Amino acid sequence: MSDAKVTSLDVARLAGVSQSAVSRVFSGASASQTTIAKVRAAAEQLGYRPNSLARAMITGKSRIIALVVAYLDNQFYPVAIERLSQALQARDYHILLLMAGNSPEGIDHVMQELMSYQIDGIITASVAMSSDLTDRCAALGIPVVMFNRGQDGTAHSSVTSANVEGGRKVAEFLLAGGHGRIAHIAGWQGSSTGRDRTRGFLAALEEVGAPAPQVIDGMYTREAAAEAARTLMAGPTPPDAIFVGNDHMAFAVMDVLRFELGLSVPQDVSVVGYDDVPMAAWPAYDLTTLRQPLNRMVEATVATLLAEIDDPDRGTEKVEIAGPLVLRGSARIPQGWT
Amino acid sequence: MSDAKVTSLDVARLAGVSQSAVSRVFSGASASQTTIAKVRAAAEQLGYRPNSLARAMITGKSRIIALVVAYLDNQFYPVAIERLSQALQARDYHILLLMAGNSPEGIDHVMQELMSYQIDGIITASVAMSSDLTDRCAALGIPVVMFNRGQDGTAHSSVTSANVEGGRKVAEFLLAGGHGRIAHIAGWQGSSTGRDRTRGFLAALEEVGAPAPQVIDGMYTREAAAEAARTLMAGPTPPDAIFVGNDHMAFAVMDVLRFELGLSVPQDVSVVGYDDVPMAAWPAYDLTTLRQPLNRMVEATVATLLAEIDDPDRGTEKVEIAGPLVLRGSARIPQGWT
DNA sequence: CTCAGGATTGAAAACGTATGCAAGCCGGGT
DNA sequence: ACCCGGCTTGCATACGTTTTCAATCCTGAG
Repeated sequence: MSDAKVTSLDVARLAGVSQSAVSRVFSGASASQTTIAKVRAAAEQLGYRPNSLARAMITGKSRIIALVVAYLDNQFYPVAIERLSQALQARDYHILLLMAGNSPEGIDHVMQELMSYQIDGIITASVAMSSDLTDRCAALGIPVVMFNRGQDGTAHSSVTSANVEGGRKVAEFLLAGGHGRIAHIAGWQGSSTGRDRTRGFLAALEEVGAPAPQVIDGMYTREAAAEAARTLMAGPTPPDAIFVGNDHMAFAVMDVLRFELGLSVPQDVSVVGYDDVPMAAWPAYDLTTLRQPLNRMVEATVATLLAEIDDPDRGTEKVEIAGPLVLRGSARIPQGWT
Repeated sequence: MSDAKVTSLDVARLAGVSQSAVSRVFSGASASQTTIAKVRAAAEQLGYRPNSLARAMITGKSRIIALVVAYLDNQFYPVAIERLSQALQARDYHILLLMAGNSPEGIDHVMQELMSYQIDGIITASVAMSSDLTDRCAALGIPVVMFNRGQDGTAHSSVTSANVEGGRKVAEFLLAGGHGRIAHIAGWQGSSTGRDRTRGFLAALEEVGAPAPQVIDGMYTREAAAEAARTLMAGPTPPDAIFVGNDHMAFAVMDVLRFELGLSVPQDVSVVGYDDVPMAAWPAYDLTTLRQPLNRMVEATVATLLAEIDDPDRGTEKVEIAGPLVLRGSARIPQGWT
């Protein structure tokens, strides 16, 4: 049946038509029913598939989009990747995966490499791009959508949840629960996501005249968050509620409270997270958390990206999607809350 | 500086040399010091990068390898992807990510698409390929390495941990712990990995004349594993130890034991997992488990794949790497075990 | 029967690079 | 002085496709 490489020319010869005819059949251009039939039959017999690289070179569109992700420890990102991948595959796009790692300049290097593959677009998940790289993408006309992170100076589109509002919701919830000593282990303050959640949270507390909570940056890592929890609880007035900047850190905080300090959650301390990763629903944590509407964020991300690919002059877009607070067992639930 | 598309011809003109010279400089072929300098300078000024697609088309090597993965719920795979990605990036390869999903034939379709990108190799993580696809890869000379899963009939390389031996170790450990009613929630018996672990486990029990344990297939999912745990514990002789086919299921089993049935681990039931994902070390689970040596498995995977790419006639290889049993708090530890 | 008009078709150029080949250059040995 | 050999270099071709353009076919109206 199928030997090594079979080209459109081989198919053309077997079908008794020109190579152009074969191309037209497979690229959807017009052709008569008879030639379509002949070409299809010959292609089937030879096991022919059009070479995407050659096609990409001539059309300028590779149908490849680059997905740049910083780390996968936080369960939020594997799940997001899974959804993004499915959504893009369904639209006949393919994903070039790139781990940004922790090297701040290494990413620029690899991104440059990526550019040479004529990718049609870029999705960054929790990764900041150097402004140098940003300019480069703009110059080459490559659309970029930042998933779950904004970046102020740049002209890129972004899709996030309504983080400021989310922070507010958590504050209101904890206040309604009658918590008097509220603390905050923040998401990395170098990220817009972390800053926005913190800002909304603090603003809501301030508006009702609540005392300003103690805030420690958890850097989005288990280690920093655990250390922050220890510091908070060892202080003169240990908190009775902690808002943690994402679920990943919240699990670490709960582990410290329960297994190092022997405290009960939520009897001694209420803990609220952010994201609602699948693990938050596991009974071992049963974490009350503000849900990031992943499916809608993913849909918005691919919709925005593909729209920009189809129409380069479309302009960018900053999408914010609000999510609900999911009430579970890790935080005291105020009277009357559903 | 850099405008839209800059080709080797542009660089050649600016440098006052031929296009071939530019190509030679960037492809590492020989050239005089003076031309190298001129070309480098011109390229720098224009912001030139060789077009990988064009290069791939002529050389036949795209420096892209496809990574096919079934699901990312199990933390083992995100971590594996991270490592694989880093290892391949370090060798200047790029990763085309493909989620196999649950559609058994959908994967074949997408794989066919992938082939058209002239990928240099394929890594499958816990995914079985149809024999049709297998043949196709062989015919096209595309090396395939199966990560964490074998497949008997095929001529592909595979890298797994020593699953039979691992199953034995767990059995010996539970026996030494004095457990009398041992049960097994198996990894999916449709996978070599699941079958091997089960086989080693049962063989070790049988050799010492222990009663044959009750075995239920956990299908590698939380739901099936949880249901299996309920079934086992509701039976006439509930087990005092359960070997679970991987950590991902073991967490679900522990959740059922503790939060549905109110049992203590390991006082009432010992639980042992397989994989040693990062979460197994979290105090909320503190899971005793047989470690799959991820780093070495990843190294072996890329080494095998790249070797087959460099030398197509190299033949395939089945690598098995043994891992230790990691003693933690979820299972009773026999006297004298370290 | 003739002819206009649209639908099909094939030839050829283009995409951006690598590489075989022949010509040019240079140095050293006789 | 001459020639032989090796190192560089440019020319031209190839990779497999899409797409323009002109030529050809067919159909139906006059």
